[in-house]
Amino acid sequence: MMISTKGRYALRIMVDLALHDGEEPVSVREIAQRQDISGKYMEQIISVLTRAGLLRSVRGAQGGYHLAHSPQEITVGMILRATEGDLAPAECVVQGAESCGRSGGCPSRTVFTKVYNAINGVIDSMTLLELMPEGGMEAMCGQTAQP
Amino acid sequence: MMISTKGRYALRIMVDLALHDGEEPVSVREIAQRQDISGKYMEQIISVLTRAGLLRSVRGAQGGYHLAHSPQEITVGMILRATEGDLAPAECVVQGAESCGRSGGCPSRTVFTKVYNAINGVIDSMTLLELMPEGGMEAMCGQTAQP
DNA sequence: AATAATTCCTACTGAACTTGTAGAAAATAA
DNA sequence: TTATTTTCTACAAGTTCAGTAGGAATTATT
Repeated sequence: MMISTKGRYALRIMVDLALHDGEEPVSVREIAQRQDISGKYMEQIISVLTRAGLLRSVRGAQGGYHLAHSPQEITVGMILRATEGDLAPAECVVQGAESCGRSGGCPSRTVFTKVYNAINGVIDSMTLLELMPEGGMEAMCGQTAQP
Repeated sequence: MMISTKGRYALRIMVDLALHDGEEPVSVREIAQRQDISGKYMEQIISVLTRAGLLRSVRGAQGGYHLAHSPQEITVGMILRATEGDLAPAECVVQGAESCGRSGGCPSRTVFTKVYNAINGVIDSMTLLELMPEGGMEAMCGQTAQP
């Protein structure tokens, strides 16, 4: 019941890029150094974010990535859903009744649906803009993988 | 980001036992048959619930389990926390600031804390009583493991 | 006293997921 | 042409999940 490093890294990557919004495209190497994340691993996460339409890439030398939309248009929900998949506590919530034996009376389903709605309410109402620290990157948390 | 079968089974087990509250102790075999869950696996889950003080056991022949408290005293949070551990989306939320580099300014932490509080708000406000179907066990959902 | 039913405890296992490494092809600025 | 950069794919060690398995301890029943 945890958000994996994939999703946590994705948030940090997006915040990093938000802080360099409007500038030259930022390379994987730069972000990896600033955030102290394995560059090769980051590459894969960034590629997911790009395919999800949250980032735009510039190929070739001096290339890199930048946000596809402004920070206030990108929600935490978009980022986490792209990397983690739907944040549903159980299959039956997102798949609907047919994955369940009896839809109406399932007691667990009501719990899971409530949890699901609560989570989505939070992550869909927060944008990247709200996550950006005023003081720049120095104020950002470590958030490296647990040993 | 899913609640595992352990937690989902635990909910079903507790509801099953709630529906037989006040009767003779119910054996693992009975519950396993009714819920179509591997008896041996259920044994382990029940043992966790017992050690957590949610169930009381009666050993020996004709023994079994019954609720340690009335259904309205047992919350969904107690059950899920016993089986799944704390439902925190990231370490830093439950461990506090020291697991994080810079506590105050961490942008992800504010997200995770909000998600954490939202989840706990739901599961701590629902009791086992609310999960009990009126129509008895027939109305219960399958909720078996996904293939 | 013997037996059957039951909880209790511990170890093992295959499959999937997580968290990366690694290498090479394609694109592009200098 | 070369160095830089994205893009794609495969592999791998470690951990977690979802059970299986077997036997010891306890107790009601006969």
